[in-house]
Amino acid sequence: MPAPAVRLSTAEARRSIVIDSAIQVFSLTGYLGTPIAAIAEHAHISPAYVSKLFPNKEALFVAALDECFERAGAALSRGAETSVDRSPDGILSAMGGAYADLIADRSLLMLQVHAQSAATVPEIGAALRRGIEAITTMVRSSSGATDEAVQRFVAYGQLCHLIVTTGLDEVPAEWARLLTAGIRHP
Amino acid sequence: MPAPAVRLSTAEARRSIVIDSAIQVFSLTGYLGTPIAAIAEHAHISPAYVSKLFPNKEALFVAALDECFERAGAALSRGAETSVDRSPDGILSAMGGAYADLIADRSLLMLQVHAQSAATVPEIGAALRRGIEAITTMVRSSSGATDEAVQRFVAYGQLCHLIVTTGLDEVPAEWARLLTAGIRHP
DNA sequence: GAGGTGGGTGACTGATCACTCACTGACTGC
DNA sequence: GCAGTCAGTGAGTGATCAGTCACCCACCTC
Repeated sequence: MPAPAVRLSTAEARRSIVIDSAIQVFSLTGYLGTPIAAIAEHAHISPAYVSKLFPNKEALFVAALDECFERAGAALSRGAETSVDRSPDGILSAMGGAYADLIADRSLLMLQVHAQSAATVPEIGAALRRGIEAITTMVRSSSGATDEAVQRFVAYGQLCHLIVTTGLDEVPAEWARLLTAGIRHP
Repeated sequence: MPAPAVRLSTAEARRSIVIDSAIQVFSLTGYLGTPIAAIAEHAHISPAYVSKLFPNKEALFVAALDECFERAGAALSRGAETSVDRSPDGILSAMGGAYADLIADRSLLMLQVHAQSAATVPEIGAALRRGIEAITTMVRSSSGATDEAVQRFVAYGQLCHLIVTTGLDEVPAEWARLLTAGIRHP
């Protein structure tokens, strides 16, 4: 195989490329369902080098999950800042819109679902709690909404996860429309 | 190994025993994370016989998931029937209580989360949609509540899933209490 | 241009697991 | 009491996969 004489990058740059690939591939096939080789292929490097960049598969998944929450938090924060309506409900609504835009490609959201399923792996469960904590406290402080409103915001976010994982937005039946009504999704 | 001279059962009876075991074991370790052998051990039969009773692992998981929705539907239905307050909100509340009792052991709920993660397997996705359809239509017709109220009921149910999968009910921090406030869980 | 550093890989290994198959032994109808 | 049926199993098999190790070569420094 003739190596295409690609310039070598730094390990740090490779790491973030691999994390990007990990988000995309893990989100499609889940933690146990994706071989390291699939992520390596997506990142155009060898599986051996992925194993060199991350101590094990678990650490790679956690890194991807952390990055996923990082991006979600940034999007929500941006939504809150650019909201025209400065009332708590207005800000919450703007955050919801920003979140909807962010998860248009569904991978951030799917990764969270897969993380829930793999939460019995201690490190993954801990990363998940970290991420939810960051989102929750951020939503509360940025919006100034009541605890009940923040809880509702998160609850409808979870409903959104259900809709996307089951593809309910493409089911034309009445019961499906009942569940998807008013939920912003791509 | 001296066979303990156990009376043979019918394949039909074995099947439902295995489905019981499958619910319990799959709910702990997920679809890809549980070997058939673990379910067989729980059911006190050989892995080979599990493979004889079900065409493949996927079919076994789907059978467990169907049973899980069956039980959830029955519990909700019972809750609706025995509600003292006959207003839609009262019935919804009674259903919520019945559901909370049912999922005290968490396996039905966890299985649903694992199913969401494995929903890209066509048969599993289909079973999940079937189950959600049954629950949704049942909740709507039994309670007589508005579409918005039913949607809210499902959304907070999903929040409950998040709480249980991440063990948020045992996190003493303020952000965690914000999310768990008022949610009935065991 | 010699030598060192570090990005990157091929080839392997040991373990796990879904599924199969040939078989045993318990029950049943005659 | 014999023949057929069906519950149930042990011992495989082939495939997949996480992680390792010895190694190669691009680039930098002096």
